[in-house]
Amino acid sequence: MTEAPKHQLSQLALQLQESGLKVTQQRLVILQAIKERADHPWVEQIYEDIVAANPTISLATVYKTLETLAEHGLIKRVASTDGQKRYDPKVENHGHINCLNTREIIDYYDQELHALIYEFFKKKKVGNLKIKNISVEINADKIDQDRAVYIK
Amino acid sequence: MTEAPKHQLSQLALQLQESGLKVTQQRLVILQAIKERADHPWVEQIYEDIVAANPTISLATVYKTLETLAEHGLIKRVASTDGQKRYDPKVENHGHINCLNTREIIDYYDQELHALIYEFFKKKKVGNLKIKNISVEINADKIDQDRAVYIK
DNA sequence: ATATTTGTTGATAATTATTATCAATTAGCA
DNA sequence: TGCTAATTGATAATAATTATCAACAAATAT
Repeated sequence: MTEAPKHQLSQLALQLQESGLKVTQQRLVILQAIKERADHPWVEQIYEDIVAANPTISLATVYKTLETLAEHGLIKRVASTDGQKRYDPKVENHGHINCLNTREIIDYYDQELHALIYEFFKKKKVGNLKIKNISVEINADKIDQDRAVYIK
Repeated sequence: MTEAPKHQLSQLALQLQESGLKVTQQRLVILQAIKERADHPWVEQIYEDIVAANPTISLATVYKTLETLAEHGLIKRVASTDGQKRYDPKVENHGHINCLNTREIIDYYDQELHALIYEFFKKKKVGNLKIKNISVEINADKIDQDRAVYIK
């Protein structure tokens, strides 16, 4: 397995350790790969990111590892309409813009909106439910597929 | 194909027609089946709902038809974290509570919250995006899997 | 009404996505 | 170091989805 520079990995190794996970090369490589992305990859994409530098890594390991990382809160599973498992490297609470015509999922976070919604739910009574997070999901079509999207 | 009573189907037939879709027995049966549900089924579930009364219907037809109905706005695709295509019979804007430990997706709608969010986005500048709907998604674990959930 | 056209369906093969299996390997620890 | 239990890689099995295409049925023209 290809060794990445110690100073880059130690932070990730620490995160694994703190989550009670064994620190393996595969986990480090996969965790690093997904954390480097700014999007919401599916399993195959992470596999392709790493397979050249780590040719012996197994696709099954990528499947299992991403699921393990999500279970331990180092990454998140993200809801998608395309019927494929997708993961989110950002664990902080944030919303998504789901482009229905492309398969893009774009992060969206607004402090004011967040406060508004949390204030709203603070007043609510919730039964039989342990809320993990609340997010605003925007479904939309991207008009020009080559141009970027913004909300400001 | 089993014929359903005319007075029950005419409304659905009309909906198909207005969407520019040919009115076929299969589409009527599938549309009726999903509209009768209060949850967010995946394809196989709809197939099982109808196969007894319609033994010659093909699973592939159910796949294609649900996708067609969603494309034409008669039902919706719903984002899920379980990596499977799921559909929503309710097309009106509403939010979801995603139970991460069970696979349930529970509808959630609050008029006041809805107004709050739409008011918020009315003030925003949105570029390169045609917003279809905005929904609040709550991720949670159901504490007692057999008991119902409430937010009030 | 009947024929024609065009889109839809059913059966099933092909493909893609995901999970299971299990022997070999490796991390963490005595 | 050596032991133990968890992880990994290779691959088989399964599940989910899509593609293919001849037969069929709905809408439209005749």
